[in-house]
Amino acid sequence: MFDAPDSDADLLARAQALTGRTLGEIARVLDQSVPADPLRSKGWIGELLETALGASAGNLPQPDFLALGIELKSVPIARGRPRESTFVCSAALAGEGVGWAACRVRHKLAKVLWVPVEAEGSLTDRRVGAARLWSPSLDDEALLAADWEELDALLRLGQHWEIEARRGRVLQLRPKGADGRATTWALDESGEWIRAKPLGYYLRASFTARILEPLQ
DNA sequence: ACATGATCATTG
DNA sequence: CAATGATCATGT
Repeated sequence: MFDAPDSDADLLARAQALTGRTLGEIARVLDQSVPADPLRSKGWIGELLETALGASAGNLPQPDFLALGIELKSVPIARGRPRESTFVCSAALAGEGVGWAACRVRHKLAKVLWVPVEAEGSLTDRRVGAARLWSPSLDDEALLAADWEELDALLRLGQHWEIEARRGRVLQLRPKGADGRATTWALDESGEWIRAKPLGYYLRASFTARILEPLQ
């Protein structure tokens, strides 16, 4: 649709141009129609923003802005706070065992453009807020690393069934499947390969609220 | 099945 | 009403 942004500043300028616009306005410029059924259009806002900002990755396992190493995340905002957690990536149910420094969560979160979007009202009338380019602070990184190491250790021990969303202060594991029948490979406690429900890493809404707070 | 994009629906 | 567990769409 559009060329990829050629610098952080270029990307930020494009994002700023969207600030205050409604999704209906953006869709019209892109010659797209706004979905009639929000229930069946869960990823539409993120995809619209990708197109509007010149993201390139599509659904390939790459950063949205490959040349800049930047990931795009839209955040639904209600009453001034993120209403939902943020999906990061799927979890290997046998664990990665590579350490925080080399894990997929850290790579995903190295540099993120957060774009707040109103979470209430009709899709057409929701407004885009001021975007923010973020990388984890040392404190953020320490919290994320501690949670990830704990969760990955449990996965490697074959204790994935004990993992509930309550674990993790800022990073959690939750179901991530097409439906209740989806399965993936996992280890059990005796180290045997079994099928289990897929899980994904998510950032808690309380964490994204804190990292977006400097927006105020 | 798993990557991309997330929000929905039920529970406590 | 927030948090947890479940689900929806699309492309490879």
